[in-house]
Amino acid sequence: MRLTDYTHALDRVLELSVLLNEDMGDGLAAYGLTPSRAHLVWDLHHRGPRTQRELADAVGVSARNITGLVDALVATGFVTREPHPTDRRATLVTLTAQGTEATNSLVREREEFAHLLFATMPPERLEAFAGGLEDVLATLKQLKAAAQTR
Amino acid sequence: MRLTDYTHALDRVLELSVLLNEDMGDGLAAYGLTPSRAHLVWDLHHRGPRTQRELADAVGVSARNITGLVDALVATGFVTREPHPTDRRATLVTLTAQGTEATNSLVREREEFAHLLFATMPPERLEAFAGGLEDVLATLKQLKAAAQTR
DNA sequence: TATTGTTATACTCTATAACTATA
DNA sequence: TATAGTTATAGAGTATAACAATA
Repeated sequence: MRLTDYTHALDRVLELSVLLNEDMGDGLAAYGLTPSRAHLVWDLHHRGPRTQRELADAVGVSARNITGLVDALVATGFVTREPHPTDRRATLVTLTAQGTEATNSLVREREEFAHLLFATMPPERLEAFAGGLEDVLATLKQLKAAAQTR
Repeated sequence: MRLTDYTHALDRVLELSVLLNEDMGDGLAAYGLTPSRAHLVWDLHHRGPRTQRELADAVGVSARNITGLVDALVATGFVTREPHPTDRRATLVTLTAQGTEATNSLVREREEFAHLLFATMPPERLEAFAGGLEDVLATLKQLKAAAQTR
């Protein structure tokens, strides 16, 4: 019966993943952000102004796509395109005040959400869950690395 | 420091979610399936031939979208459209042999993947992880239900 | 020559609205 | 009148390829 236990656990993780994604998506939509655009804004918030090339690499998406995402974020007031100080080919994508405020709110909301989600669990229970989570993540990354080599 | 613990746990869950989705997507792509199309095929596998209306409700997507997804699945040989025996407005979407084979392979792969992911964990560790997972899922569903009422 | 970002083109998933054929 | 599915239209995310300006 081990096999079905494992499969059941995986199904539960996937179910959680779906529910969380829905929740995140709804939260972002309330700010007028899509998941992809939020990903960009998030990167800018943590690392400061970046060229589109850098954003493409950070987000793992084509340069063409970054053009579109930045267009949309400029149109909705989250970022601006500034000239790069030394490289005239490049543009620096920079958060506006609105973009910074939105990100700060998102950070706060994420903390509140995490609190709602975990604060009712007994500490040892959370501890055990978090530990298992680290195990699973480590195993998964190992599997991915092995698959890459193959 | 509780707050950052909670946030850290949430971040880890989200990280796991992203990695698993990548993995699933890659696996499906190997069969020529996208996540949305696989969702349809999955439903057909578990519940048998269905009308497009039923599929739309099951998958939670517009009727228009089902037309497109079924078109694509017909074109790639996973399903066929059959006349409904009693309602001439409706069509019954039915898995082909290829569709059934693909689904059986996916079921097997999912089991193998779950085994790879969890079999290296000590049983008590997995037990604790699965227990915590149930807690989190229950809390999340409760939160969603409360948000719906509001 | 190589790189940055854009335009051109195309595919997938998603939605609403209008319309056809049937209940 | 209501329902099943299609066509029409639109927007978001994704990709590759060709091209301009600049390194």
